[in-house]
Amino acid sequence: MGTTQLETVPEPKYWHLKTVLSEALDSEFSVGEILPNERELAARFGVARATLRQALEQLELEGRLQRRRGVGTTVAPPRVGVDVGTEQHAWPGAAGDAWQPVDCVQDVPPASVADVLGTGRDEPVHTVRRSRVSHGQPVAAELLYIPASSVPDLSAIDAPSGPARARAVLRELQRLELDGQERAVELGSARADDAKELDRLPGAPVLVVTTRFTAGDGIAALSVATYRADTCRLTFGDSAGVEIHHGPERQAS
Amino acid sequence: MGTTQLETVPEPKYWHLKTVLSEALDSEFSVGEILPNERELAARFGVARATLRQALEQLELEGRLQRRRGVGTTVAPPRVGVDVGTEQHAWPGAAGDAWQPVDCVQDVPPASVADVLGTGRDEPVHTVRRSRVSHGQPVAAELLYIPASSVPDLSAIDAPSGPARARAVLRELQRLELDGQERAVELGSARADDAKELDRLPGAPVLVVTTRFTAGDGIAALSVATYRADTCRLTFGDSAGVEIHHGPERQAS
DNA sequence: TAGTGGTCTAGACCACATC
DNA sequence: ATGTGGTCTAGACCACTAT
Repeated sequence: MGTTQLETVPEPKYWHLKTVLSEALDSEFSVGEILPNERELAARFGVARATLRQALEQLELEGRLQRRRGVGTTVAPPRVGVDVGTEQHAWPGAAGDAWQPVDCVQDVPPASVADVLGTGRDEPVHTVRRSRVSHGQPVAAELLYIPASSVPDLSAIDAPSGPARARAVLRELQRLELDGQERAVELGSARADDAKELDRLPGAPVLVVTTRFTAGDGIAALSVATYRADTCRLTFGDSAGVEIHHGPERQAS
Repeated sequence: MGTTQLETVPEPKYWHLKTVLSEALDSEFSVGEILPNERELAARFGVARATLRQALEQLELEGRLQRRRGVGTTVAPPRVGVDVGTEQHAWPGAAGDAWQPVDCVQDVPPASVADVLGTGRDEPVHTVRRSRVSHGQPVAAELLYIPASSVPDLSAIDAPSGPARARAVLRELQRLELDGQERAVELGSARADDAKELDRLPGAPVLVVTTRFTAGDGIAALSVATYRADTCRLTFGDSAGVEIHHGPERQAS
């Protein structure tokens, strides 16, 4: 017959569910409001719980929902813009940066890090842990790898670890002349330690921002920062306040 | 009793599985190699298929695996660095940019886009579709929204749509003086049309790069580009060639 | 047509937060 | 103790690719 092939595309249930839920979030729910629990939602839509969860997972990935074990599923606020500026010509730890030193140890880094730094795979480097908070919520966890050669004069510091040592190492780093920095962003999943710091479960999606700080002949420091992908929008430049969002958004009363 | 709380943390099976598989990928598989199918892998590890899939999903998210329906699961090559440069002081469509015009129509944009552009929610704008290819693979799909006021002199173009019109609109855009651009990166899931262009299933994780091009008093154009999150590492500056990776990597024979 | 990954079901139990 | 989301199972069927 001459009929044109009609839409033989059976849209997956979870995909359709996601659309329906998304529209409901725009029109019937406010930020912070708690949704019915998964068992009830599944029953209400006439699907298995696993199918419902597939839709919720996507909505959480898109930053529309927030799920917490033992608590429930809530409507997430719009993603917060986090500046990861393009050309702050400053070392990590410079006055006014957004990070807070947590700890510092001397340790052998992962092989991939050692390769980038150009240090030996068995050579320990200063490893500084920092965390970044925005609007009262932890948004990122960072590991900063600094070869011993970048901060040669650490004789005055006796603390073997802790935030005090972290601050001392960062202070020493400022003495070097910074040539430039190169950034890359990719998707990853949170390691157990980062997940804990970000108040998420291990494996949660994160945006991994890798920054190589160059000075003189090589890499003087390497930062690997993991941002919560569900709550963060990384901004470059001064567009931190802008909102690219989906629809109406009200505030819970 | 005085015993210290011993590790009562039962690691989820899929998490452990992921670790085991990840190590196997490093040591026993080459890039491009096909893994045993899911049913066999599940049987081999003594878990349900759904559990195995949870591990595979994470590994795919991290860019370690590539799964294609009807074909199988293969070991993915390292992510390709894609430059989304910080300060190309040029309009989209300028000579030598990485994008290829696909189509152009005049259409009413999503409300969120209209709000950013400052156009009315019912006002149609030029909507240019472009695609970006790297190493023979499609890596990104873009929608470029250009208010009619940004390209006033389109009288010479009679084609109502198609790549020819796209090129014409972009050419007109070059006449404006570009003041600056502001970028943001966030996680999203591919819409059906983008998914098709990226050769993925709808809902696949993507990195959404939003760029506002400013000229004079306001936003002269808005680009929303979706990059495959599994295969791409977005680079800023000249670090496109660098590899931050996990372990040994061999080539399939 | 055979084999792959993708979707879906109807259960069960577990870890966690809260009361 | 209760209720939430997180994990896991053992099936079934579907959509797609290749032969």
